[in-house]
Amino acid sequence: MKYKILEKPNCHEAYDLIEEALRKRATITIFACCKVNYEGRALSELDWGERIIMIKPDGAFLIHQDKKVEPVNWQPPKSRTRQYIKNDTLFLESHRRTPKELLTVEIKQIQFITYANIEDFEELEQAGYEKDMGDMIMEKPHIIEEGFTPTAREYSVEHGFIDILGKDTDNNLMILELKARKAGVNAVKQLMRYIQDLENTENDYLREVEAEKKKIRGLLVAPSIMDDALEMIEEEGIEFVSVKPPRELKRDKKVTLDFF
Amino acid sequence: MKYKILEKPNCHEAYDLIEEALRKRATITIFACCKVNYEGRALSELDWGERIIMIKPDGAFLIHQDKKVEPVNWQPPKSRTRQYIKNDTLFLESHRRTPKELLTVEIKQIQFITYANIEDFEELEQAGYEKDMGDMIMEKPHIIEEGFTPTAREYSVEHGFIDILGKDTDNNLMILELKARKAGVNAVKQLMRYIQDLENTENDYLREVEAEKKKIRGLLVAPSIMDDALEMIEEEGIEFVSVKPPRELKRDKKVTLDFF
DNA sequence: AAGTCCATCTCGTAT
DNA sequence: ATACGAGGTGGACTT
Repeated sequence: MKYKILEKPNCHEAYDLIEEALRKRATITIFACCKVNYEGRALSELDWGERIIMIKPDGAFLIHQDKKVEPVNWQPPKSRTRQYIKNDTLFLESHRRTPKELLTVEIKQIQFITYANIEDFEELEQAGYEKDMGDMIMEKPHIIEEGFTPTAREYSVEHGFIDILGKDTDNNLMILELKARKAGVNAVKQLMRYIQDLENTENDYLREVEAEKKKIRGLLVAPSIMDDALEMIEEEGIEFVSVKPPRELKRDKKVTLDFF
Repeated sequence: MKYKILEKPNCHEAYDLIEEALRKRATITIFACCKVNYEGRALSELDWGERIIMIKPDGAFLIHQDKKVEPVNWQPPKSRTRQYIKNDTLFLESHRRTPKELLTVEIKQIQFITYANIEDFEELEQAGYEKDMGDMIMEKPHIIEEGFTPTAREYSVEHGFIDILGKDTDNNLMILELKARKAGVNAVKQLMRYIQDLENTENDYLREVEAEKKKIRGLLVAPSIMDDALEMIEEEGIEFVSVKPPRELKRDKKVTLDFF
């Protein structure tokens, strides 16, 4: 990591360093008293105060106050940063094309600026949410019940996508709605809409199902369920299956495979 | 802004500086090669790479890669930061109680650490989104149409909240669904659900409306509308009214008032 | 503490 | 480019 630090620069020194950093596609941090205006999807103004400004090589532009996780103002990747000096004051601008958005930072007093060429080639490995549950169920359908056979994933219907479609040992159609966290009434309502959508659909397989007098089974799959949602599924003849999202990173999985 | 910068510290020097910064409730930034593990609502792992770690006095803990607006890992305000050294390596931990979440950062090589006591007493003034539209319409109902009278805001129904409820000069019931941005089919569907909800509701006013053979008018209020949504409202007998969210900050409003 | 909903949501992905 | 939905959504507000 190559870096440079400049303390208490005047606006011209700061300008030169920022120019150099932008040219080198480095990540810049500026600790300064500033005033911020944003105009674009909304309109905002932030009066004078000390903040941390971060400009990343992908064009992302963040202004952080000394609280919260989220920046108080920002501009997304691919935004264009430019700077200029007017009346001995440094201005930073970050500009986005579509939608048109402009962030303007007026900088009164800089405590210090740093820039660094960050080397990072890793991406986050993550587990524990809906997609992982779906992957796991497609790989090990018996988690749902013995003999369950998935036939489609992300199956498009009127009101959205059915997470997993399949059939049981008696060839009944099964609709699975997955939730990575505790399921509420909204999840049940969503599942009911999907069931209705399927019932209203003209479809060869469904006609076959109907001809054979098979059922359509709705299954809510989640680690747990709220009381009101449980009441509702009992009323509606829907089933609940408790499945926890897998707590296993792909990296770990590979290790397991290598082990054999 | 009081600040301190420490370049290329060993892990003990870094430990001492961070301890000092935490005690002084300063905002810390660390430029270092690190490895990150998170376990809580999900599970994640980020292998060795250079990142910027930011710890704020409110307990927020951010790890930024050199791209994206969002941190790759984080912990929300009120999280507790602690550090320790094991095998000559510095570890940072950020811990949250409810839900239980733990972020662990193993730090290999620190380029530099800074801490600063940031003074910022300003809050963001913002305008241009849904709430502002609602405020504006409640204040100046004629924006919707001449004679429109709002009767309720955030009116609770089965599927959510009706943004604004009111009546026209003929005492017809009006349901307004507001969108601060271009309205799509989802907005139309939402409005249709609300209309159905109201039709299904037992309500004195509604019975009165019915007795007088009044209509229920659904209005989609947004700056603009997508083509498919426009088709749908024509089919469904819903109306579209073009209203832009107000581009006026409270500060500006005050200035205008002082002006007179 | 838990639920609800907006957001300059961001970000990925499919069309 | 646009549309669509998930997210460790975050954050403000209500109950």
